[in-house]
Amino acid sequence: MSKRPGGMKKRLKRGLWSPEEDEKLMNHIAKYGNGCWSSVPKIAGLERCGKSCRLRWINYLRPDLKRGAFSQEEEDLIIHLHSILGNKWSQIAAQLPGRTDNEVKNFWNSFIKKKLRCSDDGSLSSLSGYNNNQTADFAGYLDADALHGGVIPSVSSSSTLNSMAGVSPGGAANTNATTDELCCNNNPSNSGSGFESSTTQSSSNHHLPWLELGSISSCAEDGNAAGAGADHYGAALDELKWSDYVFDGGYPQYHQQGQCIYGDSKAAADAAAGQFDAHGLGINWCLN
DNA sequence: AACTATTCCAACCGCAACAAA
DNA sequence: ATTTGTTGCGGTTGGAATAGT
Repeated sequence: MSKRPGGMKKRLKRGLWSPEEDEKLMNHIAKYGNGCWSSVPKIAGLERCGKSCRLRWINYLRPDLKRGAFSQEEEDLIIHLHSILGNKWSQIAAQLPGRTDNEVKNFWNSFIKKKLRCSDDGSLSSLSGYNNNQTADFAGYLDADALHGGVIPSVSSSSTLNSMAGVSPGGAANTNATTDELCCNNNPSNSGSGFESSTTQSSSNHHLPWLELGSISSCAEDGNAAGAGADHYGAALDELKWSDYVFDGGYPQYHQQGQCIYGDSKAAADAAAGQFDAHGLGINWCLN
């Protein structure tokens, strides 16, 4: 496909990006936008393929990226969306402002590993609520949503952004059981093996109905929890109405929590913001 | 302190879909 | 209609960081 003019094979650099390369790419996008990636390396003076440049921008340099650990709300939403969408990381990430598909995917993979460690025999059985029969689950959950008159999440719709953002800490804080309580984390110090909720916000009490999912419960020290959890899952979904989270005023919270890798470097943010609308996110999470 | 194992994340790869020629 | 080039996505890997012994 990608033949080089003149047949000259230019050795492209691979591996981690240096700060200088990042700067070149940032400068290029600030100047020209992120239109044609194949031409970016040449114009920007980078010895990378366009694909690599694009990935670097999307996964790391975008000014709207929210760095750091996933919040409890994000974690919960990923779990829920994955139960609906399966491994559609880009679609899941689209519901998480400031997060990339790669980030979500990595989170999920480590999450799965934790689940496996939690299960006694290391089998996948405890994951049945998520990975098995996804097609059937998908249809079933959509139907459930429809029956409840809820808003079926559409990946591209702006309302889903709002709905996601509407999962506000305040709105969800009333759920009694926390992930930690459900998941082998009865010891506050979390010194035991097994599931840890997100590494940095374990003290959060912000939880949602779908937390009481089977596989999560399977981590509980109580051996009966796994079986009960499967039932919980369906029940929790019955409780869920997307419309409950739409236009809930949750957006500002995410806005405030948003972090920018460039910190207060408004110049960098200004330079790139407004030139892209990656993943349908027209919001610059950095500018604040 | 040194070594080993594990975890996490950034980046790469291959493929499919789409657009332009 | 076909070919060629580009973009986007999901799976996988490599290696740095961290934890454990």
